[in-house]
Amino acid sequence: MPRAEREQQMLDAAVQTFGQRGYRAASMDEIAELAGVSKPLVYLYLNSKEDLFTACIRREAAALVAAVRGAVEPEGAAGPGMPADRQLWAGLTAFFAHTAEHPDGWAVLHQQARTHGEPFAAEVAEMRAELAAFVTGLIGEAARAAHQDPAFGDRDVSGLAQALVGAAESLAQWANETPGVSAHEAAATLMNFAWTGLAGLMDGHRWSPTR
Amino acid sequence: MPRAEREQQMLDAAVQTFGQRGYRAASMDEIAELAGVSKPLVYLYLNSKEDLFTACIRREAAALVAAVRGAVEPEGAAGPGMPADRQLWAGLTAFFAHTAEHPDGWAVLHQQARTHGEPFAAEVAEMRAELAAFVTGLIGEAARAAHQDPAFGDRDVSGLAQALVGAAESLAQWANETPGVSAHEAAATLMNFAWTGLAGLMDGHRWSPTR
Amino acid sequence: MPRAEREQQMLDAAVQTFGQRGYRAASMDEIAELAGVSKPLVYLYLNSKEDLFTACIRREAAALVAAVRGAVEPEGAAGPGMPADRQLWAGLTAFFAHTAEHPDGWAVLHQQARTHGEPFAAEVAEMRAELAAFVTGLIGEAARAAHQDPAFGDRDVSGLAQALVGAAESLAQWANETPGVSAHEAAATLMNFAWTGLAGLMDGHRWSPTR
Amino acid sequence: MPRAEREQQMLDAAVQTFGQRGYRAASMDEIAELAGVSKPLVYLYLNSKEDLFTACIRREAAALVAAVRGAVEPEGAAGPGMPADRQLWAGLTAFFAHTAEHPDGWAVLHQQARTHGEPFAAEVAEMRAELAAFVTGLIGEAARAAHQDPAFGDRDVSGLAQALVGAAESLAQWANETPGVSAHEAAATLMNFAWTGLAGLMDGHRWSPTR
DNA sequence: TATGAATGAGTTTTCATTCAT
DNA sequence: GATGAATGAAAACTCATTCAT
Repeated sequence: MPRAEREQQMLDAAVQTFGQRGYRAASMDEIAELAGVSKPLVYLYLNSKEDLFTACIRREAAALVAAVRGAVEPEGAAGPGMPADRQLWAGLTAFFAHTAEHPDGWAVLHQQARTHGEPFAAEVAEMRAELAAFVTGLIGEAARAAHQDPAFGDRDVSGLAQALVGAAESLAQWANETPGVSAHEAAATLMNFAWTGLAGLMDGHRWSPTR
Repeated sequence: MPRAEREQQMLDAAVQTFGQRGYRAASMDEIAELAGVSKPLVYLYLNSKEDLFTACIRREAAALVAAVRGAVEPEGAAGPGMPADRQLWAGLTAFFAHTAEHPDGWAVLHQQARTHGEPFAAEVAEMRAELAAFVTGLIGEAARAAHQDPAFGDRDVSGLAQALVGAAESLAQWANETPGVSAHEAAATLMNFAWTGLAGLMDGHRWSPTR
Repeated sequence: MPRAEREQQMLDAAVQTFGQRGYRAASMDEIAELAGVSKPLVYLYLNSKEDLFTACIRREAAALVAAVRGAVEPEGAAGPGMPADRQLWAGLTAFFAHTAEHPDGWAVLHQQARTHGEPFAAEVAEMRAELAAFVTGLIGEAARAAHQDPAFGDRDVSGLAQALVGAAESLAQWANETPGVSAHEAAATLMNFAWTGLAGLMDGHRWSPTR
Repeated sequence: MPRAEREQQMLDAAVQTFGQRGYRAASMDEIAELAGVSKPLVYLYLNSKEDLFTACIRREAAALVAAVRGAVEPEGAAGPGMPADRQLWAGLTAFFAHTAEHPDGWAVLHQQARTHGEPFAAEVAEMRAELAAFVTGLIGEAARAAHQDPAFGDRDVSGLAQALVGAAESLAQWANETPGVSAHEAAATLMNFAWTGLAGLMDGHRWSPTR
């Protein structure tokens, strides 16, 4: 069996094990057995537990980002030409669909990687930044399209993106746990929650504690 | 030294260690040393690592909920009389202030407890449900105050609450990590993001993919 | 509460715990709790786990020996005047009755003390020797009463006594475990098994492999 | 070194350690060192202290039973044709010889296994039952060969077998501890003690307390 | 007389990792 | 390319024992 294929088998097993047990509780023994190979082979191909986990994070992050990107920019099509809200909608739908289809991968990214300190948190922070940048771009684009509000700075946008990504993550978890909640529904909930608010913001509606 | 005091010392040390290292990576040896006692004493007072972690979760959850509640319902005052948005604002400000002041406790609740399976996830889910119910109540109250939209069901509200809590959690993390972001600012960002959107929703503004 | 009484309480608790859990598995914590006193008091009165166990062995051994002796030599009565078989019968009945009434004490003597090496094995060996000597005496008396067989030496008698005591111990265990077997029945079984054989031996019936 | 051989080394070391120290007092560290391997290897091959002890019991029990059986039923030979007393004699001789040659194994079976509760006691009870059944068979056979006494029921036979096995165990201990006592002598002592008595019983000689 | 508070030393068990083949 | 054999290091947990009061 070619090396590349064996490696994918191992990563599959690792993602499943890490996702379900957690980084520390997952043992290399279990992963090797699930992958159907001997432990030394895992080390030969992937060096160490840390490297293996990192490889899992990278693969899953890339897959998730690709799924979102692919939905927003359909190859050769009018993707970029779509209005910002439709692009956001497409991205969110893809996001929720992907996380629902790959729960172990999502658990690795969302729960395990962020929980186990530095080598890993950075890895997933990068992906998160990528998604946040994408959202930021859309919001910025929309803001530009509307009559730009000069009091609306970069940090505001950044905070809003954080909020949106956090809301999306929370809803992904909720959708995975609550039976009968589809990716479609989750995306719609979030669009309703976020887009009308954002649109209002851009129209100058601002909430302030003093009034 | 009396038992109750020693126990608090141990919990302090445990929260710090669990928050920084994670549940599995934290060793009882380290916790005991940080608390300035011997390991057997930790076991004598708190039984097991699992029980110790549970005790941490409970204490931190109770403290966080108390902080939020205390801000929303100032003793003897006009608390309940305040409009919903002011109540939400007060609660969020307290939430962000508390998480900023107790980063390890927040890490225990937000990252560690949810990552390590059943005895613990349930514990924190209870707290989350409590906060979500509080938010749901406010949204519902506001919706009732506005002209009720009959197409706006329980599940919608539940989804919105999930989104809001997730956004808050994400912003708490962001505020903790980004220097110079105050609790005030995080709360304002979230109010802007959420409240204008919610208000719009209740006025019948709905986003839909088909248009 | 006077010291002597407290000590008996502790020994009661210790015998029960040692008998049921074994010497190593029994913890001083458990014994102290069962006795209703604090651990330091146990140490104050009985010094150490080893001393406590030794005290248990001594007390139980003395009680067992006293029960047997008391049955064989009824105070002031015709005890010594009884024929050897009646004396043996009386002793065995008392032995089985006592072990049935004090299963934990018997477990301490028969199972635990012999299993845990030198300080203790010697203690119980002494008691066993005392009982064996008693039996040996009876057999010897009977042999003398019969026409002495000069080929019947001390070692033979000693071996027979060992066999008899072993048989008694085994039957005690059997009687304790098998419902419905009374001390009476166990004693009768052993008398049948042993006495007819011994009587035959003394009449010169000898078994030999060559014929 | 192949696994099977290493396992035997470990069992050898374990039997010796358990036999001399007792189950609880024996530490896995000591066993591993005596076996000349590292502790993890002991766990890899034998799972746990409990499993290791069980494996010891099984191996020693099987060896003892095989030794006795092998002596009573010499392959292809007139074994079954021998009279009951000769068969018993052969079995006892083999029993005493085996226990004398494997004192640690015998200690494991006779002292340790019975003292440490349920997973183990059952294991050794099975072996004991096997030996008792063997003895019971011989006695029954002999009884049938003689003029059957109808008042001689199953429970009587069972009690006699218990007594005989107990006597044998006690003599084995005695022979192991007393210098100069051979297996031959121990077997002869027991045959004298038991067989003449049993023979007498079958001839209707019965001992009764009332006369 | 009696105890709440405290610990040093040791237990079983697990795991990431590496040779020799 | 692949594995059976093996281990150093560390984890959670327990226990007999002692002070200070």
